[in-house]
Amino acid sequence: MTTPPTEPAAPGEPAEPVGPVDAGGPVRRRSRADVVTAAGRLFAERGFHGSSMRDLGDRLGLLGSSLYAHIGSKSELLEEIVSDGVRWCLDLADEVLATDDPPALKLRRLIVGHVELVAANLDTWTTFVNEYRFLPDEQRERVVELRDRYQGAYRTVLKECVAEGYVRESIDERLVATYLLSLLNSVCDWYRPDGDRSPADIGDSIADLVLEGIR
Amino acid sequence: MTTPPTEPAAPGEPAEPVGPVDAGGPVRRRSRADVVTAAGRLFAERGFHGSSMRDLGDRLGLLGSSLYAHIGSKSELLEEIVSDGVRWCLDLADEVLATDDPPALKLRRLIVGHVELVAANLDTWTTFVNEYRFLPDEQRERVVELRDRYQGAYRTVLKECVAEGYVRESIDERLVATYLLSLLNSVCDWYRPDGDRSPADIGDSIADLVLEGIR
DNA sequence: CCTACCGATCGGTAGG
DNA sequence: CCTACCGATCGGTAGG
Repeated sequence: MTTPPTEPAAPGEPAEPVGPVDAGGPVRRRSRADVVTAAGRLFAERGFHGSSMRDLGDRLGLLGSSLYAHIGSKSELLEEIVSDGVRWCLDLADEVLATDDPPALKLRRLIVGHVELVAANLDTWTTFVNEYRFLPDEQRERVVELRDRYQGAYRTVLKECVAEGYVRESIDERLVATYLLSLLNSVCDWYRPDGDRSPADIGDSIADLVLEGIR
Repeated sequence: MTTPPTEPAAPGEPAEPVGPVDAGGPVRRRSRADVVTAAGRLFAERGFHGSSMRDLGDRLGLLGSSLYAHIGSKSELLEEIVSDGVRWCLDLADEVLATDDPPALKLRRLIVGHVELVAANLDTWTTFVNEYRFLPDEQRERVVELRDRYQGAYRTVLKECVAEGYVRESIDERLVATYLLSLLNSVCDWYRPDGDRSPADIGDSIADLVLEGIR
């Protein structure tokens, strides 16, 4: 999976089917992407260390050992899921920072965009947030670095808000950015696609809260 | 461990020693509390499923199998750590709700009190937040119920703030309480005892942000 | 708290 | 993608 889905799973359905798992038709071969998607869901539910390759195979209707026809290792699956998450974040930041919208609007667009990403990719995000720390040292450090860069985008926009006089000068941009990202990442803990607030609503309410809070 | 420590680990030290692990004197027998404390730290670092009983034994200078002289099962350790966390929360809520402080002050006291609990018990809180979902169904549901009750305290105080006219009527107390608890629980992800902000500072800045944001 | 051990399960491979 | 399998490790127990 390389480009983020933009639609949340249809409400009412138990979950998006993870691949061609006898949904009526003949069972086709699984693709590598099917394996990564199923792994995202499994890791989100049971954690990386709580998921076995045999569990994952079960979800796809094949044996654990057969997964190695598609992938090199279990850790590679985690790496791919987590990389998707950070990349989508950075793409969002690039997109928003490239505009010349007023800074308060940029901040809002970052926030709303982030919530929409989380909502449309709940399994990826849950795995990203909870399990990235179990990556091998080198990859984990790279992820931390990219996440810091993403946080930097928030700090930059917050500074622009201060410079424009929209936000009070006494704020600590670093701390506010930390609060904001904590808020955004936690969305995957409680967001339900069948709830009565859309991702955009949620994003707006977070933006309202914070923009008022630091004015 | 039954009553929460109120002091964070001394800055500069690698970590509070988990028991009498040859710190100069003769190695005494470990207590059950030593085992629970060491488990809290290990689960916080590697996750519940990423920690083996042999790992835990190593930290205490004994064999994995010897731990069963102190405890009944691995899951029992997790249960005890998580129960500590929720209980401390509920005790805090009881204490604050019993006062007749103005509601905005009650909210601030809840927030500051929570951050102080997190900061003084980082390992317990990290394990609580990240690993409670791996408890057996029954215990997990009980924890969720108690956590909801704690969140109820925030909703109650928020309603009082609205009734007093301190907070605008248009807020959704449920959503604001969710945001607040997300913010509070995330403190254990980035708080460092040797940082330049005290737990009380952090709590105040969260209270400032939210109280301004919903005024 | 150790010795000695249990059956189950783990991630992964060779060969087809 | 399966068969058949590997060595390592898992949580836990009996007996002292």
